[in-house]
Amino acid sequence: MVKLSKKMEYALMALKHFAAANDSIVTAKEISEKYKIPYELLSKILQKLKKDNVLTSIQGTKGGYRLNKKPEEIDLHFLVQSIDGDIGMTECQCSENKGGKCTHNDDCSIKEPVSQMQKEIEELFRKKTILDFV
Amino acid sequence: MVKLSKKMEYALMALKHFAAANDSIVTAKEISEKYKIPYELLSKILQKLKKDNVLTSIQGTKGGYRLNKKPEEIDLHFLVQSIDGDIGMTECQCSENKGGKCTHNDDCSIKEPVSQMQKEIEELFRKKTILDFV
DNA sequence: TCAAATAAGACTAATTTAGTCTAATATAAA
DNA sequence: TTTATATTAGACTAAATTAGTCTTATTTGA
Repeated sequence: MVKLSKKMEYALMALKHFAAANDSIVTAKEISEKYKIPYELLSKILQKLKKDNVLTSIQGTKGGYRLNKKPEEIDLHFLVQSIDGDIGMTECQCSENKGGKCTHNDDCSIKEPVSQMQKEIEELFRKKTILDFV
Repeated sequence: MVKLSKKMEYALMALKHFAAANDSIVTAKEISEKYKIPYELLSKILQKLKKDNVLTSIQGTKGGYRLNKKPEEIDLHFLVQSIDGDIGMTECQCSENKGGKCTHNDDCSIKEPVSQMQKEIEELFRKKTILDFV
């Protein structure tokens, strides 16, 4: 029904950690070891979060990552988009599917109610922030 | 983020059709052809719905399926459980995972907020019924 | 110069989801 | 009683998605 990807789980765990670390620099390795998250996978997640300005990074020795936003400014809808990409409830809802074409018959017309649900769930995700996880 | 499985899409399309058919008998073949849904796949979906008393079936020639509940009595949480099985947002939330053990460190503690979200989304799904799709 | 970190992308493995194939059973009607 | 048309059932295969690994480059403080 509704399932967070492992990546999202990892991102939430990491961001919770960053939020608790209170602006001090934390490395991917530390988080990877503490929560037993595969290092390379976590690295890529943190890199994405950096690209989307959720984190800032410092390269080289003594480097690492740090929060670039307040926990309450990081909402889950944004995170899901950043990490998993924008996924709609059905193909019809997908932003990739520009034409909005239904793979089935146009008669299917479950589009509107599904679209409505989609909105409600998005709203729910938008209201949740990292602050709710600290 | 939130994605309906194809099976759920098919189930919704079919149930909408049954609801519109107003107690007349409809065959799997008819629905399969009208909405271009693979016949065998649809058949199994309808069989599951029958097992869970959403539909009744009549075997043999002139057989088919018919709604066994009012559209407003068929909610989406029930449907998802019937068709996809009970899936939680993360492993921790899964009903299969009786112990509630986290695969990561117990420190991860994103459990509670995720569990809260899970409840909210379940509530949303429970409030939606086939009536919203007619 | 070296060690420890981020950055990036290709690749593989595992899991889940979707769809197919085969065969049995039921029943109305010719 | 045979036939055509349905549901029922379960094993199997294919496709797609997700998770994880491997390799290499770059940055930078000591």
